[in-house]
Amino acid sequence: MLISTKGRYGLRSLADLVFYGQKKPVPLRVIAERQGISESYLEQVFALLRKAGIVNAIRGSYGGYVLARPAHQITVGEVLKALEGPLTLASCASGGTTTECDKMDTCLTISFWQELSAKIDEVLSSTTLQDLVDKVQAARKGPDPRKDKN
Amino acid sequence: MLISTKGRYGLRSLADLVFYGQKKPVPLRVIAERQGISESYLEQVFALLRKAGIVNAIRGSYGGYVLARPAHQITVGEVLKALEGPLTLASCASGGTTTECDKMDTCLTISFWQELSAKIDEVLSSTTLQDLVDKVQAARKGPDPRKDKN
DNA sequence: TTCTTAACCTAGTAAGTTGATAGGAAAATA
DNA sequence: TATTTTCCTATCAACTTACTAGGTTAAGAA
Repeated sequence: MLISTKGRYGLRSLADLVFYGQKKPVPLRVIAERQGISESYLEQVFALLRKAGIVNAIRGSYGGYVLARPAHQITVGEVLKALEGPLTLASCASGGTTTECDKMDTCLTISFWQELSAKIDEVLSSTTLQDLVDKVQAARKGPDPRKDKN
Repeated sequence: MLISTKGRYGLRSLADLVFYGQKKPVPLRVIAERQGISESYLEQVFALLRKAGIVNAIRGSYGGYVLARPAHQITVGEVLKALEGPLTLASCASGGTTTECDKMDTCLTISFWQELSAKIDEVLSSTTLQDLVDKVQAARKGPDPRKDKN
């Protein structure tokens, strides 16, 4: 499993926030229950999301979490980076950039890792939380009558 | 780091085998030294590669390892799968296929993980060991005089 | 003011993974 | 027989993961 529960829970919880949430703050208890995730573990996940400026927290009763920006301005890449750290494949190929390594000229795999990193980055930075929810809502309106090729 | 040293060392060692190797078996000691990797650790890596049918081993003096098939028939995906196990992102989205989960219908992230898995698979299964080496050898012949846009 | 809600913070922890090292057995060649 | 090299197993320290526990702080409600 390349992505840990931190990243998966976090992404699912944010999508949940977009899908079920209104403008009102949603307490973690609700999200945790709905998604079947330990509440206190989720607290730690949301602490990271808050520090990354992805959600805002409102304390006290009727408090909870809200997105810090509209859902279509928050990319999946941003979320995963906040929760999983930089998603590098090899130390010399981190998200499109090249870090120096003492074997650059003899390394036979650098360009492969770079190419793959770039492809992954492309998907991560072009998908927003809104996209995730839109896809589910489209599917909910009844399956497309055309041949299911996805 | 999404890929552990097992996968990275293994891929580099196989590329080394293609790049420097002739038809003659190459002992691990040579690869380990050339790539700066612990030899006994590399033994464990090659044990996995052998079990996966990627390399053949020849014991005794003048022994070593050779590729079990031509380099252009061995994909990077095959190698990484042998060393890292299945490269699933989430349990429900493993390499293009969909595993059942008890929240399929309410899960907001499945299709994203599937899309990403598919993109990764595309790169992994279309890149061979020969491709890795070709790219380095092309670069060795002097950089392309055209604008460097890669 | 007091109660309740919910974020916030820190520490601990069992289980698993990682990246090795060590020591030897078996096979093939010289 | 001696050497080379694969093969196999066990061990290990350090780290990560996925939690749980227990308490503090802030904000609204009674």
